[in-house]
Amino acid sequence: MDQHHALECVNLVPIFKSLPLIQKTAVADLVVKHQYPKGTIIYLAGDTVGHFMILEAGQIKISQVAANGKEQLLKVMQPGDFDGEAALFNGNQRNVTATALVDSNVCQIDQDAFQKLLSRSPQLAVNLLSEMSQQINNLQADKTVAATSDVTGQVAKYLLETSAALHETNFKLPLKKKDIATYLGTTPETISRVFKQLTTKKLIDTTAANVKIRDEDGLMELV
Amino acid sequence: MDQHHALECVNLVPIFKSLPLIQKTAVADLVVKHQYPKGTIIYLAGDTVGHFMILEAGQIKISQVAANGKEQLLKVMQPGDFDGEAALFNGNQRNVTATALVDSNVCQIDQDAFQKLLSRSPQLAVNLLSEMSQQINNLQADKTVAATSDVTGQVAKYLLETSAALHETNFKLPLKKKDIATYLGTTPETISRVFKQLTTKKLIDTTAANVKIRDEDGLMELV
DNA sequence: CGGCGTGTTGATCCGGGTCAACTCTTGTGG
DNA sequence: CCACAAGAGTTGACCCGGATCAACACGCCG
Repeated sequence: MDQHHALECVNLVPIFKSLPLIQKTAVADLVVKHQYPKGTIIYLAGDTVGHFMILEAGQIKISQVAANGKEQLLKVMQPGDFDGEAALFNGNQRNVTATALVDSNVCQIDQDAFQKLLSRSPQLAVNLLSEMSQQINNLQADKTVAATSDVTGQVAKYLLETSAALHETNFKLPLKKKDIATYLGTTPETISRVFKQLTTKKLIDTTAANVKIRDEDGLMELV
Repeated sequence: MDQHHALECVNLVPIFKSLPLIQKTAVADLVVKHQYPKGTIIYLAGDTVGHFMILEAGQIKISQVAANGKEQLLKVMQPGDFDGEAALFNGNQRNVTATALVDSNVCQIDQDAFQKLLSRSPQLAVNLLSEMSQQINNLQADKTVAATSDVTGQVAKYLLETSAALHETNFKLPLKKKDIATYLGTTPETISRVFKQLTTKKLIDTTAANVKIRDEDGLMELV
């Protein structure tokens, strides 16, 4: 019935987009749409895996809770992002928690159906491998930066990456500073001080949640 | 000619091992063997990607150098481990450096051949996806622990994981303490102090490079 | 207009990095 | 097989980045 809309959802995602139309339609047939109001917990770490999830509209927080109760923000999904791939092949347990930050529409594909699809479409499997490679590279780079540079460097890296992702040097922060702190494993106070310091050094300008990068090379040297 | 040996190499690796014999033989046909003496740099970050690599014998260090010159140890490959998958799909550039820590034998598969193989064998692709999922999960867990607990917690996690990997509660550390420090993003001095403190708390016993875990639960509480 | 979440700023404290001296291993050559 | 050098590990003293605690300044929503 909403075949049409499902295809739109599939087209949002790079790993599906490059597939031949016939395969895209096959994917779209597997899609079930869901809506989650702001604040909904979509799944919890420990849940048995259910499905591969594409975010069509909204924002979803992916996080992990450490043994000591502290929350670690792993990423904030934007429309077109997907999640669930890492859990699909592992012990069938979710290891992260997904929460809708605002009202969100997602397209879900049942895990068994998705796995069958993968076995039939080498192209899709290769696309997914490519995407996961990228994730591994990013996580490794994060690890290196976290271990070798100070908070200023991590904030600089975050600003450069955000700017690159948005294709803007003058942009509105997609996350609250509080969340940036959780993402980088630091505190809001420190974020506030670092922003101030970067502004003093004329590397950025900030007004409320807006940031303008004034000296990209300068920031890169801090990483 | 060394078809026989190549197959042995292929059988070392879980993602290949479960393939039907015919496919394993196909993989083995693509294998080229190399030997690297201790200290050899097998490839450097920035090199164009060449091949997928399986370690048959020896030890290979995978690391990244941060902008400030500090080295981050990402993993130390043991026989049966493989590497190169993450680079194969990304910009064709290695982002890490591989160094032979001791004389090492590796089996290499040319990247083009490997990609073709993947397109033809969905089973292999799925196996590789599974392996990469695991890596992503581990990296995320590392990130969470790094951001939320102190060095003592990280050392505890490292000891528990090492013990689990070796299936022993009484084992010889596979890495020098200096390298454990680089791996965890800390210093040898701190590692030394943490080991001492864990010993005092009767959570472990240590003699030279040997560690005996005395209180697994106690260690888990520190993570 | 009042209240609550977010952000800022200051004061204080502590984990762990750095520097330095020393000891213990390990490996190499005579 | 020993001797000695070079690296690995340990211990202590010191210091600094950033977490914590606390008070205060803004929005924004009901």
